Amino acid sequence: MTDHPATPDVQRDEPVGYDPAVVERTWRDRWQQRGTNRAKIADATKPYYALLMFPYPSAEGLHVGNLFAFTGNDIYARFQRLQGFDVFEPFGFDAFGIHSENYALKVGVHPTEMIPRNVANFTRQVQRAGIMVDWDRTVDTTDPSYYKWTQWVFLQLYKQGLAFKKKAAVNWCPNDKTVLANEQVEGGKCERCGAEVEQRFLEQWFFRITDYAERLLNNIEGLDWSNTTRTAQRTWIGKSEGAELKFRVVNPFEGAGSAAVHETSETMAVQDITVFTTRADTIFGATYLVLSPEHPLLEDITSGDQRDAVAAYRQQASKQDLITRKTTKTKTGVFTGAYAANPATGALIPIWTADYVLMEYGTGAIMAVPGHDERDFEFAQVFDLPIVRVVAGTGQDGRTPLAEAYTDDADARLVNSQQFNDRPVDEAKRHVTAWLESKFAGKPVVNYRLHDWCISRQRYWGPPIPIIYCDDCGTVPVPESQLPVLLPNIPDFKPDDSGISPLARHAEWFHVPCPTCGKQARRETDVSDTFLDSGWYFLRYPSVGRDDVPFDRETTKKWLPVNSYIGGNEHAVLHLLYSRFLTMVMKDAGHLDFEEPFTKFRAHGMIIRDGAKMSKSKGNIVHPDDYIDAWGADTFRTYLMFLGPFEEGGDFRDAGISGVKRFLDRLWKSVHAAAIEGAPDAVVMRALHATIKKVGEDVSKLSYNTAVAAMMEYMNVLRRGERHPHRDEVLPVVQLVAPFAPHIAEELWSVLGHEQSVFDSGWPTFDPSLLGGETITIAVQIGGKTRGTVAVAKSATQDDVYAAAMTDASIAKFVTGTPKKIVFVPGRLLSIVL
RNA sequence: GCCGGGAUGGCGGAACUGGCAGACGCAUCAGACUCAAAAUCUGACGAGGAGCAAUCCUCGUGUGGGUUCGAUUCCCACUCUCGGCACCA
Repeated sequence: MTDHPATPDVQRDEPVGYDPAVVERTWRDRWQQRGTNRAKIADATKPYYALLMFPYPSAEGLHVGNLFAFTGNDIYARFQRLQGFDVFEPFGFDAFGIHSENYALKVGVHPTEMIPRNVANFTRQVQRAGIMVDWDRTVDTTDPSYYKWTQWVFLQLYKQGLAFKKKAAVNWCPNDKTVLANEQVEGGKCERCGAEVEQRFLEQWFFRITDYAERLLNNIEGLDWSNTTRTAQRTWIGKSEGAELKFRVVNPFEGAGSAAVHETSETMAVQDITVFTTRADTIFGATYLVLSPEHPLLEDITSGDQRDAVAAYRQQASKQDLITRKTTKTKTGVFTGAYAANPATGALIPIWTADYVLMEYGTGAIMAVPGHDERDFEFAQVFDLPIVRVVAGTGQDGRTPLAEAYTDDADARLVNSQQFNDRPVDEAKRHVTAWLESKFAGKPVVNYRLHDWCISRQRYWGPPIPIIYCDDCGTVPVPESQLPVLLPNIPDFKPDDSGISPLARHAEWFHVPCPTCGKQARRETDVSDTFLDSGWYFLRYPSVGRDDVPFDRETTKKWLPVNSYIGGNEHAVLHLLYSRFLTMVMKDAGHLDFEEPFTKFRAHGMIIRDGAKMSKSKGNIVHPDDYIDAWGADTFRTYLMFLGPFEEGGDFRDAGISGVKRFLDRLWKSVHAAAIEGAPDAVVMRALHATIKKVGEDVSKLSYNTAVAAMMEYMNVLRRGERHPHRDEVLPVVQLVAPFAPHIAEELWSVLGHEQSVFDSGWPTFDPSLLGGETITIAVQIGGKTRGTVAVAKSATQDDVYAAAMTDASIAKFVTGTPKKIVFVPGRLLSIVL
């Protein structure tokens, strides 16, 4: 390979050597000088917003999975540009968060030093990969000019009553003396030190996303998103329709005269326990109640002799970390000594407490129907509680014994349920609920699995929550004019055992005059969740540079909602849901005209290595720099896309990369050797038009691997028999390949005599009349087996094809009698049934 | 446990709406060029069998059934695998 720069001479027969390093450097510089990649934010006539999930800039730099995603988005964006759109493909950095902070702690470098370094390195790598980024409009979540507006977003929610404070459990590592995210807990132990994790209750800020549950759920249907992502969102929201039922707490020994009992009944007012159930129909089988150990009524109802046992159990439950509690299925629990009346039967049933009932779902209390719920059945067996059958399937009746919980509800009818006997389950649910409602003992209720979004982090590396606490004025939001609340640059950012943020140790920052009364007050010392940073960044991109507003009204109207969003499936639930929620809130506050931010979303697959996720500890990380050094960015990009379906990802191996390089080499040679004189070959032109059609269709549906294959196939036709291609036969291929291999495409486009960028040249069109020839090949099946093909005219009828088939001895010999039936699929096949 | 994907040559993968399975690429083998090698170009390449040969036959898309003139594609029952959720009442 020659090392001199490409100064092509179209007249020469000798192809000039293709040196990717030179070509790519040349065009990187030229794009920069000419502003080729700058988006026409203000005067676009056909705006197209091609968004990519912005990455976390890790210290290791870009990994091959990042590049796979970026390239896939870049191809789509460049394709849209070739289609004539004014494309905006921005890039940014999600640089706040626990991930960065932990890494900084580990290597002993302050995040304010580390992050800019990582950002610079990422930027270099992304530029080198030839991504069509408008570098004038980047976002860095750790930049005060960005997080000023993240804090503003918080204030908008606060204003609307959607931000509130409450106590909530967090994972606490007693050794590291820090709050842990759920992902940092492995099997009940701290992932770093291995200590047993406990739960602690802290006052935290929440966003009322549950108010939007129904809207978030209903809108899913209208989104152009892949089904898996939509299903994941629906599951996460987890709507379930059921009923809340009331059970009156009753003291069975009331009036028995014992002093102890008398004392209890005096302190105990009339109380109801409300439970949530999706199976109101089974109420006749409810043989006990269970309260979560955190249930507020638990202490009130517990009888004197059970107090110690219940207290001990609550203590034990609180010691457990949040994860283990939910994953250990062994049933434990304690009797409270209290009883409640079943509103359907009037029977007194015992009230227990057990950790299999979670305070955060429903009402924190359940009616247990061991006959028809697996968990209740298990619990009833452990503690020897009565099990009653109230539902029977086909061939069963009220006396059929229960060896396990019977949970089928499709072909089942009620039994042992008085006036509701023999009703199908579905119908009974409604009737029983209505009946209980008439007795003031219940009502239909919808419940969601979705919880309010806890945004407090007792950490350093995030935007401070813009709230001030004043002894006189209470909770005071920081006035918008005083934003941003700057994150102070403190050296000791390690969390300690106080359970509060490191910021609390800095009095000079922590003490602040109250914005309302001016007296000394205290800042909120928690920072906000990284998901808040990333929950609105797509609104910022087009308005980057504006310091007076988070997003400009007119600009936003022009560019949003996002036309196409590409990102990883790991964010299919939380990030997308939070972004949707914040967009809805902004719309309700009058800041936006739309409520769904991402019209179209597609998740790319994950690139793994040797069947495992790439990680430093496994030593299987692929560094794109090495491959770009060896093969060039164009080859590497195209190779990544050729590896397999973009939406599936796959195992990275470099075995086939030489094939892609050969393809680009051949394209290079063909363009340089292309003849201007004479006419293009008709057969080749037919193949060309078919290729233009296929590549366009494939790229639109992100089927990049087959698009590359189609272009390779065409190159084989073009060069068959070492023929010299005509200029008209290769010119459109340069445009087709441009989204995949932008540098070489620009170079070849200029070799072909063009001044402007290939990306402003438009997408080639195909002539449908050229797609097929006059003759077509039709397969002939006899007795269901393919026995050969015949070449016939395009317009051939069944009889023509049959006649043609019979003239071919190798086919005709299989026709041993009179055909019983003949199936003819025009243009495809003829099937003769004997 | 529940909800989704997926399984096709030595390997990655392709196949429209049920219509010639294995496109494209890698690897391998053979040939051309070369003193030689690399690069490049040409050809072969699912398995088994028949034939001197051109060629022909049988089997073949995870397993077992089914629908159909015809199934990688649709239906039923499984196996394995990847991902998500998971004591959610």
